[in-house]
Amino acid sequence: MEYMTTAPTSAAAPGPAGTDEPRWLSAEEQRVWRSYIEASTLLEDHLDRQLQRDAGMPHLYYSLLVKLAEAPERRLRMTELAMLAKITRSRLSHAVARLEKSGWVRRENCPSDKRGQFAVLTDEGFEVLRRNAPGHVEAVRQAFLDRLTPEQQKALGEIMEIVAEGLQPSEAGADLPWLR
Amino acid sequence: MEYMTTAPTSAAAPGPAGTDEPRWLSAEEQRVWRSYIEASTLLEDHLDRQLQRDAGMPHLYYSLLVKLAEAPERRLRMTELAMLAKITRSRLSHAVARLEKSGWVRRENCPSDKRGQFAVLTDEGFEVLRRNAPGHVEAVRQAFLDRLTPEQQKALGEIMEIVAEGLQPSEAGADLPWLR
DNA sequence: GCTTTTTACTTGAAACCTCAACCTCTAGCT
DNA sequence: AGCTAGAGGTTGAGGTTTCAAGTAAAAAGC
Repeated sequence: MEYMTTAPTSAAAPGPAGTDEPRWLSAEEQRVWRSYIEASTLLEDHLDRQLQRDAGMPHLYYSLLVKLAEAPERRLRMTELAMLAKITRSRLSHAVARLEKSGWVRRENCPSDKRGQFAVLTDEGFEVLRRNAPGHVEAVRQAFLDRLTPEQQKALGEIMEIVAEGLQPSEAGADLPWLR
Repeated sequence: MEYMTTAPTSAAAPGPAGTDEPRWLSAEEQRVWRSYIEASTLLEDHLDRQLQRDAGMPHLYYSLLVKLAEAPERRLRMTELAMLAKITRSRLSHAVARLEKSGWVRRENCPSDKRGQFAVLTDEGFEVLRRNAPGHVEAVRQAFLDRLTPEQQKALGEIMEIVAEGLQPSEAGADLPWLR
């Protein structure tokens, strides 16, 4: 049905043929995968629109500002920010360039490593966050959290943690020199 | 912690102040929301890369081909395809233009409605699908399904269905004239 | 029948993302 | 010290997405 996760033709019988037949998805597996993709598409779109309309930036950019706001001194090394946000350095570079143009972030050189750059949240950036946080939480609640029971929330959290774990660039994790 | 779903400053006490204080997320709610965003970001990226590398197109485009492959006659009206894929018509228009350029889809006029267009999967398009389906299922399994227990899969399916339901453009649903 | 409103779809520009190539600096050799 | 491999970050080109605006045909009003 979905995502060509079942045999392209309706040929292949379940039993493994001589050639090692791919492990196509069962009907239930497909249902799960399909709902996941649909919901995540819709949700991302929804929040992007909410924030674009209210705060003038896409969801990812907003989340970058948030991470800066939470960091000590409201500043983070580019690479660390990229890792926290789960995006590539390149994407972050472009994003910060835009946020800088909007006046919400400023770059600063790292004194201890001349290659390094800090992304620093400006006061203006913080203001944007303060103004939009209430609306955004409300959006997240009404589209997502408030629709789930506490048990469902708990289950989902565990599930997504497992998935994330499997996809991290292995990240031995401990070694982030900048964190003292 | 995440997504400015908690008070911007560490001010606000839990009790509702005189002005109706936003319902900030609790620690557990934040954990859930954060893992969801992280995992979904990583997963989307992962599959986009897998398909871009192997099939020469992003995940969404692949899924469009799949939906066409599953449709009767391997053809679908633009609007219906857009609804199935949960994307805007505009996005679909651009996407189909590209897929057409690659030779995987062809457009055809709808005889009964001169405004209408069909997107039709070409044989070439079907071939691409056949070649790449096994690799893609495997990717979906190893990044996602195979990491979850059957109970987790079931729970996730239910959860995502709830979320999706809340975000659909209400879609009374029954009325799709083209479906006879 | 004729106007008005909707529906179906496309378009172009601007924003965004990806990928590979690049530069600079650090750290680890020797 | 000098050399090299790798880390930190940016860049530009090309592909993708969004948003607002546009065309054309169908449906609904009158």
